[in-house]
Amino acid sequence: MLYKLAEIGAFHRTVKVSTQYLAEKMGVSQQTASRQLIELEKLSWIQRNVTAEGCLIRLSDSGKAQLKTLYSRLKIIVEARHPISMTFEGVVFSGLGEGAYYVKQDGYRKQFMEKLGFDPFPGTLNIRLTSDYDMKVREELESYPAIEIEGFKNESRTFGAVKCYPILLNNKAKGALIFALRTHYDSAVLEIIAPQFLRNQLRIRDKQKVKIEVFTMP
Amino acid sequence: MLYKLAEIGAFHRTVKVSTQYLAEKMGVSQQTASRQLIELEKLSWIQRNVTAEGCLIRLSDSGKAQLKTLYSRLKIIVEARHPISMTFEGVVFSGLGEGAYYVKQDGYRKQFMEKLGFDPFPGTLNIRLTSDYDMKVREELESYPAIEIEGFKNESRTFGAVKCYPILLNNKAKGALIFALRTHYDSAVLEIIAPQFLRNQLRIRDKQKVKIEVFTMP
DNA sequence: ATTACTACTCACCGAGTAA
DNA sequence: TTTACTCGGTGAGTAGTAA
Repeated sequence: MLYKLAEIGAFHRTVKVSTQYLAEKMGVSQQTASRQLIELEKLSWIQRNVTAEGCLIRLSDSGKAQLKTLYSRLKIIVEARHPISMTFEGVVFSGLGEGAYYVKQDGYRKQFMEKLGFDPFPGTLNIRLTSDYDMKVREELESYPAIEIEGFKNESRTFGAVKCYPILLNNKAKGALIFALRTHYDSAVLEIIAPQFLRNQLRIRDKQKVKIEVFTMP
Repeated sequence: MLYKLAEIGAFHRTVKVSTQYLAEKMGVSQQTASRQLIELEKLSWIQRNVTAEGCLIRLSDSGKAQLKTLYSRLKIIVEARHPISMTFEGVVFSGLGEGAYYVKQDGYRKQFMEKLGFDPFPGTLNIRLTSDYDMKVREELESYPAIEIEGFKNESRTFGAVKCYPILLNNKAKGALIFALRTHYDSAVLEIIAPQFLRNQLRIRDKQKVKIEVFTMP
């Protein structure tokens, strides 16, 4: 309805329309059109002046804001080349603690702080994907642009490059999914880092099901 | 609904969702979400596969087209600097026939053909605006970009520049509204030219009410 | 001609529930 | 756990009509 009004010009200017005309445009009765105008006015989405020859209608700022919001959201969806986010489900399990060893390396830590915006808790949360669907999605995810963490050397050895994606765990906790680039782990396993100790923060235990929403880069 | 599905990623990929989850996102019951998915599938706006753990949903090409259409239309409305069209109402009256004299001038005719895409019938349809509202809108219209017809000279005299706007008369007949730039006519009068003789084409007589939809330039 | 009120109806929504 | 059926109540849309 708001959209139809905008379409006939009420977005930019005051337009004079009869409720009958609007009703035809919208495929409803004149009475319904009239009532809807009254409702839009109550929401203060339009300014409305009733005259003998029709209604003078103009979208208010909040009415315009409604359409602009819808427009921006559609723009993100329609114009994006790839999904904005992807959701996984899996169960938590305990690894061998080697994740902690890598995360603690200053060569990685500095880049995490700079590129992810947080100092990771020294340890990773391991998640095993439960369905074929999730594994397929994971493979698809790998083809989308990520935050790149460069490899480095210290006195004793070389550390490989890593890809990260920002994530939201169980719709609450921020963190990042990390993929080691060289070593090819089991594709059913996700490794998560976060500023906090997630097992405490979200009271997660082994074998518990969790939801991971992964955000790709624009 | 289609929009909500797109928002969770079904625009670009197949997503797995439960009807319960969708229902919460949309603020309706699980049953309604389920039924709406079935309806969207019937419209072939989505592809739908029901599994034991939820539905695999992806927008079909026609579903995407729906959102893309809405997006493009909103884009025109939201991003336009000025109204796309303005509508007038007025009554037809007979002028002194001087309109025909000007329209017949080759200096104008050539430009009309080139810039409006039609060879005008030698005569103008005069319309008198009936309400203050229409006259205000007419004044506003003058500030929006128009098709410019240049002035010229022939052996005997000078002809001034003219502004045109494409129009639709009574939602049917194409034509153009013309404004002489120099001479300042009565601002309650509109002069229309068209490829056909409008009085015959639309069976218009003097004192009859007509609707003029004027399109501004982007 | 308008707008918009009061009644009324019917389609849509959701509770219950089966599979 | 899921999805999705039936069914009954309710609110959005419409007809009639006043102003």
